[in-house]
Amino acid sequence: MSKQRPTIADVASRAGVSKGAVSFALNGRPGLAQATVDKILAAADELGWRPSNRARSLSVSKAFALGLVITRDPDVLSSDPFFSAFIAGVESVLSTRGQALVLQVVTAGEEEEAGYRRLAQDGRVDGVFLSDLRHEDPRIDLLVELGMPAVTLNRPDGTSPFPAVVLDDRPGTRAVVEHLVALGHTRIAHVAGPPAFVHATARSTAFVAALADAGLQPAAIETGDFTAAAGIEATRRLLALPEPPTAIVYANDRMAIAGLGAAQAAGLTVPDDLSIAGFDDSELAEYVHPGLTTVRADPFRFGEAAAQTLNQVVDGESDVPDAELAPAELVVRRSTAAPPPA
Amino acid sequence: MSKQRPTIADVASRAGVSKGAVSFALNGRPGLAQATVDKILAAADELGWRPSNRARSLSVSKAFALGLVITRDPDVLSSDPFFSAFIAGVESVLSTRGQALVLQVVTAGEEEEAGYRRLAQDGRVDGVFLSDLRHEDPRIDLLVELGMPAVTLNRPDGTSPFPAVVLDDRPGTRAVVEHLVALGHTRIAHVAGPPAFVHATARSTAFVAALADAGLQPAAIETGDFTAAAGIEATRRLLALPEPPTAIVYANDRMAIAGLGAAQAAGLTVPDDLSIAGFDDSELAEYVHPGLTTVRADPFRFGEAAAQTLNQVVDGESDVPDAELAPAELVVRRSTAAPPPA
DNA sequence: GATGTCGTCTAAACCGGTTTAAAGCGTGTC
DNA sequence: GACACGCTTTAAACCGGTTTAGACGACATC
Repeated sequence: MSKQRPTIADVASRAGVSKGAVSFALNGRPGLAQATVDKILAAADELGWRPSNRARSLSVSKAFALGLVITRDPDVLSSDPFFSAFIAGVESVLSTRGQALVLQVVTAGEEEEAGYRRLAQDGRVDGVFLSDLRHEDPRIDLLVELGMPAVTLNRPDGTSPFPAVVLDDRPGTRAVVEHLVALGHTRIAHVAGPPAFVHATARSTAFVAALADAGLQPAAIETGDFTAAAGIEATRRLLALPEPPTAIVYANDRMAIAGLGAAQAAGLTVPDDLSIAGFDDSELAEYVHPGLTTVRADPFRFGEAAAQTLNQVVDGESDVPDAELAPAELVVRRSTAAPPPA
Repeated sequence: MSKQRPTIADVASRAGVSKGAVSFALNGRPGLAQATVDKILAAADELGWRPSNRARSLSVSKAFALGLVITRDPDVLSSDPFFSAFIAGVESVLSTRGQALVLQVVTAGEEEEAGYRRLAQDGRVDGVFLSDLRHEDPRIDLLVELGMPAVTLNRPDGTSPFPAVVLDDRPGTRAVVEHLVALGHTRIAHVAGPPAFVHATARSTAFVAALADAGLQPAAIETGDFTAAAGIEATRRLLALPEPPTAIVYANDRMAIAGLGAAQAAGLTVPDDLSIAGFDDSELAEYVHPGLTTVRADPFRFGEAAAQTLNQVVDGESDVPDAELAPAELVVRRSTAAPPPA
């Protein structure tokens, strides 16, 4: 009994045909008599033949894999909770197509570009997901230069040859603001993400716009970098204002949960003295005390849609349309309530 | 100007030698005159030649990639905070060797085995990391059957042909207990992880042993599944005991932070009424209120060591020794203090 | 009967490397 | 001058698929 796995040549000799015929049959190409096709498929089946990725990769010049580059700033793995589920969604698509997901973690800066270059030059992947989009994102031109197919997670601000998978953050942000306004808040502050990121500014402009629609102005806007440490700092600054806000809307849950801790450490009771809202609906949001009012997206679906869209591009379809997902929705928990009486 | 990247044949013709000679030179194999080697390397350099992974994969039957299968129970991505840094550590090694990391997310159960099978049969990877080791872990035999090299993250309980990368949790757990005992606690409870996991039971037996050394018995032991929801549930049960504990040691930070919320929701003040300790030193641990006393490991180093060790196995070295990392150490924050006066 | 056409199938080249058997060559020995 | 020997190099096979040019036979057409 041969331990080696059967090759296409084994199938050919068992079916009594040539290698070429086998290849045709297995790829469902026309030009073979039906009887021959059946015979070949039967032989392949009996032998338990499975295609060799490596050989296929070489001859068709494809990797049968997609790539995700994660930029790891000193200690931030992007928006953590997001990625776990996103990757699971991607995987759910790839596994049905025999593709693999290649992950690359790079530190921010120079190395980032090198990361994409490596992925491309090594021919590891057929396309990449572009996450944490930045304004005037240099990676778009880089990928064009490298001839690497891609999809952007959310819509870039400049022109882009790649389809975008978009999950509109704005309705969720708007809903948070409306919720707070309805509770009676008038001094609402925002802790934004780094302005370099498209989704960070999208959330903060939506915040400002929603407030304006209610005839209000932001009590203050602080900027953080999505880390817990930044959430603490920003919160302290807000609470130290002469007229501190009665509600704070954070651009992500991590900063919000840290902000919650900072407010409590400052002796405030949430939500009685201060309302707090996050964004992401990460696992802990539900379980901290008080439960965090936040905005829930569906990262798994996001991953699915991104993988499907990227594969369309990789498969050479032209004019692949953007994929739109259901917008993020408000989840009201205990961290928001009416403002304290003046 | 040819857009195609140069192949080994281009290098050969430019250097005026045969393909074989080029291959020898590039791989630093003996049997070529030094002058020839220099000539070839110069030619390769001028042409900007880079080896084709695909061709190399086919001819040497290696994937030049390592794999990580993450089992995703309904909603738990293993011990989240751990993986981000672990992967970064792995990557730091792989990037220097031109290897890639293939990630596969599977749902628990049947699909898990299929995940490893796919990785092996598709020839995607040369070895895998075995994480979240379970007692009598069936994956060890599976990998042996598949002939797939591996390293286990921490030591399995049965015999294993694979080297282990170990980061001893016990000293950290012991330190937590000693810390609480020194503060004066005598009724200390534990929220353990699922007993199926080796590291979960390692932590709980270390907990019991450390207590015993102090002449104490556990006030109670609850079992959770590492999720925040489980942390809440276990905490509620502990607080509902006729004689509730004055301190709770959790098997991970996620359960601890959720437990902290539960205790606060129950009207307790931490640490005055109840001390709480976690395990992992995840980012949020420092920033919740009060800051969480916990145990810090170094997942980045863990990833590095795991990658190095796995590569030794993949490279065919025999008797690769286990890699031992510095044990996890206690980080004392505000969530632990002397017990309330009886 | 010669020619053309269609449908089916094969042989061989190709993807870009690695590896093996053997050839070429200069030198030393007798 | 013939021979063996070691060092260097090459030609060709190989990894396992895909793809192209063309062979072959059956059949229709004139």
